[in-house]
Amino acid sequence: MALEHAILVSLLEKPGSGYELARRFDRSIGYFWAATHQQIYRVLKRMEGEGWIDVREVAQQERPDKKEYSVAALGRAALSRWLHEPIEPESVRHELAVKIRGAAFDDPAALIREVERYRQTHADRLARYLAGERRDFTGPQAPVPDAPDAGRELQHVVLRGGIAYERMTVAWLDDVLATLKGLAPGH
Amino acid sequence: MALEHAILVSLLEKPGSGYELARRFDRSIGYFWAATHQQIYRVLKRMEGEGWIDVREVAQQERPDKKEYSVAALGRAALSRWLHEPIEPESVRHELAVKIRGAAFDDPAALIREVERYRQTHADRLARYLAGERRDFTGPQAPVPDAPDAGRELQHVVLRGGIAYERMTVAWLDDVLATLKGLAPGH
DNA sequence: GTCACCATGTAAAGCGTTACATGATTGT
DNA sequence: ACAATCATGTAACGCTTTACATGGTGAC
Repeated sequence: MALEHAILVSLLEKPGSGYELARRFDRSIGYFWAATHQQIYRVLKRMEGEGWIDVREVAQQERPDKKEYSVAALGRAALSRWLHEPIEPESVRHELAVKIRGAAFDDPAALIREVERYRQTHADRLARYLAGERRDFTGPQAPVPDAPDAGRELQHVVLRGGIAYERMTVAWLDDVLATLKGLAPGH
Repeated sequence: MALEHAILVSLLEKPGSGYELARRFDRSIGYFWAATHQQIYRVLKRMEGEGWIDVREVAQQERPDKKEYSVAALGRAALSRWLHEPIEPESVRHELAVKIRGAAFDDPAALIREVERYRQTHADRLARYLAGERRDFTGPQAPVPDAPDAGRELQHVVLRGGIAYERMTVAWLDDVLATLKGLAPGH
């Protein structure tokens, strides 16, 4: 249960509305923690009730008003507490792995197209991550080497993790395709 | 929603009781699809009601009786239907990535011990996978090259995926550790 | 005697997904 | 007209997690 903590991190990086958070969860933060706007609005309300975040009504021109949330002292404390808790091994859900083992009892060749499609989405994601890395993490580093920007370094190492994950996945899917094609010669 | 399909695959590989399934979900199948015994018992009941699986009461000596489940024709059909459905991109939950970005607003050095512990669990898992590969997938292959054992090949490619994942994770965690240590010189 | 293993469940609370709902503005 | 974007929600249902519950056997 850490959606609230992901929201705290995102609001510390930049305050914003529920809608803006929902869009961030379709992009940067969402690459390693998924959430829909319905979840976000529900959790924001609870966090506000618990005093973790402050709200400010912002009137906008030619757009609906929005509620801008920012992290309160209680929220910072909650985040700090959570950061010091031990990391539990996360539970895994690799649907494709289940399907591959299931294919032994069906037609393995029927999976080939699906795996190719799946491989494409991971290759696309890898390309997107690499473009983001070039955009945000090349060029001038922090000017003084003794005082690096911790946030930037940490965001970069998380992105490198995403890149390593996608590279590994694409390579494994090539292995899967070769295996499936080896079982069904003539395709 | 695919716990029922993971159970079907596991029961096709070998029929067994709810308890035995729960143990398999702590081992082989559980490496890519986690489930607790409470979930399993509930789903088994529903699957039995839908006619996907058959039950057989087995009396045992010096042990409680058990209910042995096996896949019925309706279950095989349901699995086949599911295998032909498109694979949806899975939603991700990388708690550690959230913590790393959160560490920018706290003490990054405090994460080092946790990441080291986390790295150890992944290194252990990698060692276990490699031992399993040596045990189950070396030595004589199927005697006739034209008739390979599809199930064995498919189980092996899934295991290779687990190995690739753990290797990648351990390497990334080394990167994370180097980054954290670089931010806090003198630790 | 206590712990681990075998074997099966119930109950409550919280979390996640899907569908529905509203209403303004901007672009084609 | 229609779709997309901005902005915020409610409702229903199902899944997951955690705790509780029972009862026998075998090993140390």
